[in-house]
Amino acid sequence: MKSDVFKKIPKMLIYRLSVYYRTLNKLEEAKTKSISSYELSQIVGFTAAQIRKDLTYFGQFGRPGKGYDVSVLRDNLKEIIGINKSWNVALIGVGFLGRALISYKGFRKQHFVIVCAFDNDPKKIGQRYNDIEVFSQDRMEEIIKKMGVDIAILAVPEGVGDTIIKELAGTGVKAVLSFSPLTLLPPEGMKVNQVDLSVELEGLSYYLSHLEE
Amino acid sequence: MKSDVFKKIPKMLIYRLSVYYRTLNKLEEAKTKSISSYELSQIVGFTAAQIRKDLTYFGQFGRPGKGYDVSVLRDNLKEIIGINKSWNVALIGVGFLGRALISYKGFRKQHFVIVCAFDNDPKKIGQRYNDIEVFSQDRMEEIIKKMGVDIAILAVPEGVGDTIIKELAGTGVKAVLSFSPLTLLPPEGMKVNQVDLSVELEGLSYYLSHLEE
DNA sequence: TAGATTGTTAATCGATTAACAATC
DNA sequence: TAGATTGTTAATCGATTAACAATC
Repeated sequence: MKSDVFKKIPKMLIYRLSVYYRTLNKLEEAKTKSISSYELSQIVGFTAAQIRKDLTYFGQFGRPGKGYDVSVLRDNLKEIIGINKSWNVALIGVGFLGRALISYKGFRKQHFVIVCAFDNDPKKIGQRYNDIEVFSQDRMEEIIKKMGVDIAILAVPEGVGDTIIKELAGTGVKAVLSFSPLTLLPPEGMKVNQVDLSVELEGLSYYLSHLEE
Repeated sequence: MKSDVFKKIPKMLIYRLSVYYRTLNKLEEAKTKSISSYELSQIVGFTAAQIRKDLTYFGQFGRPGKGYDVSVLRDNLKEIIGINKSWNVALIGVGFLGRALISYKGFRKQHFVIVCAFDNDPKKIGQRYNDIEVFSQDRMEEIIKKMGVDIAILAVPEGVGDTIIKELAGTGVKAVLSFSPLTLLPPEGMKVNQVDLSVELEGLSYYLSHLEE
C-alpha cells in the first residue's frame, strides 16, 4: 500500500507540504487547537480545495464539520516529509556562504544536522566553526562514509560544482542542495536541488521588464 | 501586440529561459555558431519540443533545417529576460550571507549591481564591503529612493523578514529576493521570490524517505 | 437536529508532448 | 534536390478547482 500511496504526487506538492508544516508549527505555538482548510488557506495563500486535495494523497487527517486538529496534522506531515528523524548533513565549501549556513540556527530545529565540513584552503582545514570540524576536500569520501552523511550542501565557487557532484556520486550521497551553479545533469539516482541566484534574479528582471502589461 | 505576447506564459518558462540563456552564453564562449533544439535539449535536459514551444511565446528565432544562431538567440533571450540593461540592487542585512552575496562576482556580469547595503549593527554602519557602503536601517526609504533601487535582497535573520518587506513596500521597490523565511503574503504589486532553505531540505528529506518506492 | 466542513469525484484549466506541413 | 529542423497545431497528460454527498 505504501508504495501505492507515494507513487505520483504533483511536483509542487512537496513544497506546499513544507509550507503547511511550518504554518502548523506556528499555529501550535500560538496554542491554536484546530483549523479548517478554509482558515488555513487564508494563511498560506493556496485554495482550501487544494489543501484538502493535497492531504488526500497521504490519508485522512480531518473530521468533517470540525476541521483539522493542529498537532495531529502537524505530526502526520512531519512523518510524511521525513523529518520525524534527523538527517546528517555535510557542508562542502566554508566561505562566507558556508559559514552563514553553519551559523544558521534553524537547522537543528528542522532535523538537519551539519556533521562535517570540507574545504581545500589549508588555513581552514582542522579549524572548527560552530563546533563543526573542517576537513580537507580529498578526505571527502572517507569522512562522508564514516559519518553516515545523508545530504550534502554545496557552497563552493562557480565552476567547481560539477566536479564535486561527480565526486559525491562516489560517496553514496543521494541528496544534494547546491548553491553553486551546475551545468551538467545530475548523475543517475542523485537528487539535486539547486538554489540558483541568477535564475531567481532573472525571474525578477523579467517581472519588472513586463510590469506595464 | 507586445501586451498580447507577454500575457500568459507557463510559470516555469521563466526559469527555463534563464537556463537557456546561461547555456547559450557557454556555447558562445566555446565558439559554437549554431545549435538545433535537439542538441540544446541534450544539454539542458528538457525536450526539444518544449524548447521550441517555449521560444514561440516570444517570436521566431530559428531557421528550419538549420537550427538557431547561438548569438542571435542569446541576444534575444537577454532582451526578453530584461537583462539588456542593469538593475540596481539593495542588500538588506550584512551578516555572513550578506557578505557572501556582496563578494559574489557573478552579479555584475549578470546585470545586477549592488548599489547600497543596510544593517542596524552600529559597527557595520558606515563601513564598506567590496566598495559598497552600509547604511543604517532607518535610512532605507531615503537611500533606496535616492539611488533608484529596483530590486532588494533580504538577507536578514529569521523573524524580521516580514517587517522589512512591509517597510520596503513603502519605498516603491517592486521586486524582492528573500533568503529570510516569510510568513505573511507579499503586499499587492510586489513580486517576492523566496529562497527557502527549509523547503529545499525538506524536499530532499521527502525524497530520501520515499526512495525505495 | 442544523450547520459546518471534510474527502472525493467530476469538470476545468494549463502545460507538455507528438506530429507534421512549411521551409531552409 | 534531399535532408534537416523549425514553428505550430492537435492530442495528451497532469494539476487545480468546483461541487457535493458523507459525516461530525
